Amino acid sequence: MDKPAPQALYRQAKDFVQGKLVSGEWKPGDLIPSENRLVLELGMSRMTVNRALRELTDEGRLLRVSGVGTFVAESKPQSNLLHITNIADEILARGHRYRCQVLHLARESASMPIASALSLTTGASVFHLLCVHYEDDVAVQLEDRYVNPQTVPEFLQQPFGDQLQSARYLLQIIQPDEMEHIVEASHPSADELKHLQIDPGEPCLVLMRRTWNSGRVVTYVRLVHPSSRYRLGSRLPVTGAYRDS
Amino acid sequence: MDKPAPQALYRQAKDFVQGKLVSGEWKPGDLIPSENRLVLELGMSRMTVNRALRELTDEGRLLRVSGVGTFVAESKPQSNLLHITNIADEILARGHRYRCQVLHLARESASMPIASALSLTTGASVFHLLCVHYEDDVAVQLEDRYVNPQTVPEFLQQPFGDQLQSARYLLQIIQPDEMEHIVEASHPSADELKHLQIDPGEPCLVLMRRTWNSGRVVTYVRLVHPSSRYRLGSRLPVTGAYRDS
DNA sequence: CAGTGGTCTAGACCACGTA
DNA sequence: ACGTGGTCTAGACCACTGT
Repeated sequence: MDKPAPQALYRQAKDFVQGKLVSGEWKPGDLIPSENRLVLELGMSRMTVNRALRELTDEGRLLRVSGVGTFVAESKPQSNLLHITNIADEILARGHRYRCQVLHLARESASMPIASALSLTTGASVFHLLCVHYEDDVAVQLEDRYVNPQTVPEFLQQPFGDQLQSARYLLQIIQPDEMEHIVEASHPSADELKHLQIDPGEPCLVLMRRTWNSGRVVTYVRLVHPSSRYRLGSRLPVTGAYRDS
Repeated sequence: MDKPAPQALYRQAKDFVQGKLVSGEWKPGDLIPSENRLVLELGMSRMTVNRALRELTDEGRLLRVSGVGTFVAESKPQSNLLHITNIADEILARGHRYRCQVLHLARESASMPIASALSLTTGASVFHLLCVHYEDDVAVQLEDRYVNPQTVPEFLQQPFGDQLQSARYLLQIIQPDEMEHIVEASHPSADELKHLQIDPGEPCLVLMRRTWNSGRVVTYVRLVHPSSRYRLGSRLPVTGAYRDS
């Protein structure tokens, strides 16, 4: 029958539903078509549609009631609080001088951990950007970014520097529909020490971020900050009640 | 063709694998049996086994490499940044043993920084809790919490310990309507070193959180985690488009 | 009762990595 | 060539809900 899809079928089903959600055609509380209806509309088997709807439910976008139907979940709790900040804007907003030094920008072969982070095969071609962000000539962030060439093929040609930041460029090209943040404290490597011009022994705050679009990883970035020069914070209203424990 | 299972089959498959993981029979890095082997061992169809393994992979417990096999993931504990998590639940969910040691629980006079954090006057009466949370007898979090007596007057009378965590108690009493998170990397103080039983020089990830209810600060807590034993993370759908910049 | 989601099966084709 | 995971199908049975 049907086999070769550029994207998995269940992915296409997810994208179809997500499209209805983001376009507002299906609003929170709405009853959406049943599995069998979607099977007819999309021409897939029920198991495939079921997987798509189940995953969207696990992600909190849908609410399913057995024997009744599938509904659009109510407004997501705290979503864009950890928004993707552009460090240049932060620095300029503080009234300081911003500067960016690009150390490396090239196409590379993905090592195992990088391939894993981007959900690509080891050795696949990836774009790699390494740069340092300065606030009044003090290094505050080392950016070590990998980009999936399938999603942003023009990345290498961009004139990154003081005027164009990679985060801003990527946001203009690709709207992420999912993101992941991981924060940890660590001792910087020798190279990181040198690039950030800090003393050995100073701990660093490391923020790792991945963003997705249509199920594909767009970019994986590791942001290293000297702890004496940077903190990460958010303050936000709590919309809904806390569920579960 | 009949399967009157008290639990879903894919659930049983997940439990089977998780049992091997928590018992230590399958250790991080190990190659576990292939789908087809598990099909034979458990007497289920491949789709069912596949779902179990896929969900465990999504949960970060397994690592699958197409064409190679399924491996036990290296476990790096990771908690959600955006929710007020109860560390006891996190630890139990990982299938580990939880223990809590209360070091200090008393009414105190607020020092300047504490009064400032709670929006009280210096010298005002506050509740102070200091405790250490253990995962399998390894200290993973030092909790240094101050509570506003005006919002939670019964705090001191609670039997905090292995069975009752301060975070759970507070959530039951007061629904926060706003919260603030600040994350930084730092070197632990001498006391913190001792309580967490870590080597000098190991950086710590410090999460400071304040919660509000009706405009009043409910609690201010400083959570210190050895970087080798804890990370913070979140993964979530992105609802709207990114504006800003 | 008919419709819903929840689950399960026995096969199948594919791309990939290893030998 | 072979085994691996990744996906897909066309059916099926179930518990549940509403009419």
